[in-house]
Amino acid sequence: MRCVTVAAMQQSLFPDGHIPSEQNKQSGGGNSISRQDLNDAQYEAVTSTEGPLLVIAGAGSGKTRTLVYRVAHLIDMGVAPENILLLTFTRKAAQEMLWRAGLLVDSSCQQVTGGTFHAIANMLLRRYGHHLGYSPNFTILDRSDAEGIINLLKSSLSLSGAGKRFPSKRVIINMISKSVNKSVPIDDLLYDEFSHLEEFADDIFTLKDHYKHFKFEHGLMDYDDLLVNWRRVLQESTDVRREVSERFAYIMVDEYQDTNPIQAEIVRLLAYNHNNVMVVGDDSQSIYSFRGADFRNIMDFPDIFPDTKIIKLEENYRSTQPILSLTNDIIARAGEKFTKALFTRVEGGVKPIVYGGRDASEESRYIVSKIQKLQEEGSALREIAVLFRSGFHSYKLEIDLTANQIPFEKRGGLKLTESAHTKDVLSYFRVHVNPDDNLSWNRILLLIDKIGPKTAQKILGIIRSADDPFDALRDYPAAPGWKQGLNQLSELFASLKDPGISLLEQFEILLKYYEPIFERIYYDDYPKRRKDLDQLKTIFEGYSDLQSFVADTALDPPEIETVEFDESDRLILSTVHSAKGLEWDTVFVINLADGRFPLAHILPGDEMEEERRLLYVAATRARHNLYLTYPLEVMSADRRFTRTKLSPFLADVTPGLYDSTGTSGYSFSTGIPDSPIAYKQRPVIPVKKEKSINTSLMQKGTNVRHPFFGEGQVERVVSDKTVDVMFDKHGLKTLHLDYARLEII
DNA sequence: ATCGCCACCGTTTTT
DNA sequence: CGGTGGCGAT
Repeated sequence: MRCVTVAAMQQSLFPDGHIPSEQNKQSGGGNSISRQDLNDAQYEAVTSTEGPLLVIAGAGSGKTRTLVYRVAHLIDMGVAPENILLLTFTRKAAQEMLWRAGLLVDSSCQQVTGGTFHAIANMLLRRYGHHLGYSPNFTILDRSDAEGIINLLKSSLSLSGAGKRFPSKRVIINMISKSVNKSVPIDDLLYDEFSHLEEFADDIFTLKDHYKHFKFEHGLMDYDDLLVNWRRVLQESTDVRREVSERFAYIMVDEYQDTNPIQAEIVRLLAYNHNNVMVVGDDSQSIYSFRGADFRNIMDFPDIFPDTKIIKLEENYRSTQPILSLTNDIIARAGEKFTKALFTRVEGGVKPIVYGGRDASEESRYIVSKIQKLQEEGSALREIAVLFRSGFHSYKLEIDLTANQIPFEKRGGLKLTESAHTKDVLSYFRVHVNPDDNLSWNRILLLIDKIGPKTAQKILGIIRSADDPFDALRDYPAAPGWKQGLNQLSELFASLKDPGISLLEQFEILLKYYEPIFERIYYDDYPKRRKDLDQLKTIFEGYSDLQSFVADTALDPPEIETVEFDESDRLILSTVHSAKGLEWDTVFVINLADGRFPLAHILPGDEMEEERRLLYVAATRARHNLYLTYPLEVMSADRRFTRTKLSPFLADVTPGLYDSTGTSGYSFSTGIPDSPIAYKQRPVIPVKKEKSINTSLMQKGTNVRHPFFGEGQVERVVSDKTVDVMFDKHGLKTLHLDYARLEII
């Protein structure tokens, strides 16, 4: 049996173990970086057991391999695997890295700890969160929890003062819903909506405080809280900081350009004892700014960790020269960046092909026929990928692929823990483990027929004030319509409490109760959903106590061990974001029409720059064949067809770097001068010129006042119009002076 | 007042 | 597909 470390396996965080022998390690095959790929100084830096290290590398240049190489090397030097912490972008990436490093170890489960920042935060906060007063039973919110939160909030939110005037309760509820769904901090939303209403600033603070306390009291954390609280624990408890820093003597971070300032701070705090940090990243592949990622973290790294050794990798091992020439040309037109001219020794290759179809159907047909041709030529489907900007861009293609019996796997869909039925099952267990989990109570009460939000609220009110919630549930004066449903729920918990039954029996008992509900609620598609429940059961079987099962599934379920390498030969459909770090022989990037990629509502400036990098990431996934396709007609929101043209990113490219093809009769190569803007008109941003000032009057330390954030000091002048300000009450904000009414005081 | 069902609309990206 | 709003039933 093989073990892979994933952060979710909480019980193995601090295992006793031994160092794996050389023979336990598998070679990463042709993917291993070799001594020859690095010059002497680079090799020395990568294999040194000391000091901070920054690897800046282009797409396909082996940055992850370099990181893995160092992990393997450290272990060879006698560093115990459990003293190494790998922070990666997705958990899958962590597993893949460990696999490559040969750190899959037989039965002993000697492990390198690895995972996402959030997964590690989840794990460590449950262990150390009591330093901030957090119970180890906290719940992590995802977008499907908004409804439940609001139901809880409605009963607790009295909104005295704030609610009677503007903003209305309705507006507030909507805003909190948006905050949870989009994972946007409530501060930012309040600021966006109400910064013009200075007289309500106090009300908004009250509301914000209320929401913060509400989350704390209910043990709820959204994704941001997870990081913020984890940083606080490290900042405020020297004991924890020392213990963790000693435990993780080597810290590795992949895709560092996608970290946000909080994550960068966490890295610094984690390494407080030793500075043994290696980060790897590429500023040209920074595509997560919407989530707060800032590629300046890479630039700032050497300042935060003095004596950083910097390694620049400029050779590309992935793509042929024609593909590289095109991708280099695309990224060369970007604004701020480290300049890296990538070159390759991979010889030959064909030029990328740009295809314009009449509409989405024709585009889709072209792709299907190309895929069929590639198959005939002997390509495996798993070596082909279709990438797109947004999830729904592939709908048409999915239909055509199904019709042509081409199997495919769509990446970036709903995760197991996000699907409603999985959340249902987990909620019963959560309540069983922690009767104070009101969010889960709310959920399972709503599942009973004839109980809606209002009734659930009433029952919850009684349960919460009772000494024993389960007794209160049993004795609740139910109305005839749902009396039986409530009794059955009560009986369920009574049976689960029986100390004589095993964990697996508990699962069976629960399923027996849940089954009828399941079939009633998901009557149209429950056979499909049942597979997820089976999968959940398999995961459940790997646990010896309910507590760790609940903790581990709070964020993401541990993956079921697959004994064999995945043999299924399927085409990959993926958003560009989910394709990060992966590569295929043939890549199709579809829907490259103006308004689809970049999306219609993207504004010129930083957003547009990120779209460009996104295309760069997409196109650099290809090893040998790159197809860029677009429709000349798209269906807009009002279901009308409108003509469009090639994405400006491709229209700009130096001529000759790709071959054009497409439907005859359409002059796609010359562009369509008279085509109207297809979908939304770009909003005109009102610029308040009269009050705008510029940064020439400011420097670090200048005292400023903002109508919403209050007083603060300038932290950094970023450009002539933007400035970072540390506000006394609201922390660090980046402000644009054309929009923010900042006063110097 | 509350619940459940049906029809309709618009889709960024994700830990 | 998921969130929302209207409407009939209880």
